Amino acid sequence: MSTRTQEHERSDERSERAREETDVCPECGGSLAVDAEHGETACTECGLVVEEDAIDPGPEWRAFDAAERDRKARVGAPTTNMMHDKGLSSVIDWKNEDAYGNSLGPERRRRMERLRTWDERFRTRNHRERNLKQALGEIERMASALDVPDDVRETAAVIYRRALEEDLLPGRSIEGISTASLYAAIRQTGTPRSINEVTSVSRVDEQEVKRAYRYVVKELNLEVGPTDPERYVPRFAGDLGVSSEVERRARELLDTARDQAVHSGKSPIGLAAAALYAAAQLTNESLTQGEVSEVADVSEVTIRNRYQELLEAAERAGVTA
DNA sequence: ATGGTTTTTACTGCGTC
DNA sequence: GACGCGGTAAAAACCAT
Repeated sequence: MSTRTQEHERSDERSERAREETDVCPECGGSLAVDAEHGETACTECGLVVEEDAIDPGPEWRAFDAAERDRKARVGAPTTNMMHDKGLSSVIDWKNEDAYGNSLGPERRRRMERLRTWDERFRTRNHRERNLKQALGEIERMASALDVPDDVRETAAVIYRRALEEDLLPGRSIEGISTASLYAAIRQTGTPRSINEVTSVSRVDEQEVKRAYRYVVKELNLEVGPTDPERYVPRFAGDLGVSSEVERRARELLDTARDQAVHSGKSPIGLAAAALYAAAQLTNESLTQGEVSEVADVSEVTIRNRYQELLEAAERAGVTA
């Protein structure tokens, strides 16, 4: 997916640039023409080559709708930020065998040794790539443990790359920044995972995760808003085993609460937990504060405070509506 | 660092099963 | 008596300044 959009952007840029600056020869004022065979733009008068390699790297075919594009686009692994080289490199096998499994003669063997050496040098040439390799592995591990969707992993990888490019790493641990990147991605995508959950799968302690997170957000000017409480509802509801009716009403409560700005400053998790508790009360479904507190990982006191507010807000809305 | 806000911890009293 | 619930006070954590 990303491959295709990137390619389109690039080809658009190219053709635009070509259109803009190639009408008149800067040397003699004669007209310019594109020599398609050599990919050059040259003056018809004096022969001056204005632009070399003006070959459009975009697709050589045209498509007039999405289905046709899908048919014409050629296959291949999409590049991904989750692999340190975007998944583009191939690897030379370590075995001294050819593709058919026959063992190699001594001279071929030596050549293979050298190829391997260079291959290795190329792939993990410097600190950065090795660093990236480890970090992305770490992100992938944590993301799997947390069961977050792919777009979150991709976002985390992008954030980490930026952190690396902006030299945010020196002095901090790879694990710390990896975890921070993942959590930042979670926040940016509004994925319902608390910082506690993230730290629980990280190799570094809570303190460092938080410090690294603040640092990364600040230095990269990341924009992170609070997560929508409703996004926690399905998960908590599932863990609690409540009816879908309760889940629905919990959502309603959160909606009306948001309309009345009861939201701001309060933790989304506490809100979601309280909404479920309140909804269960309204539906006469048995659900204790203790149970909710358990699955949502918030104190019962918080649930008490929040659910009162939610019910008040609902009442106000109910009266006026 | 500081101050304001929110959450947590710990404790208490009340009603019910 | 244990349990669920509600309230309170003080400590801790959080956030913007």
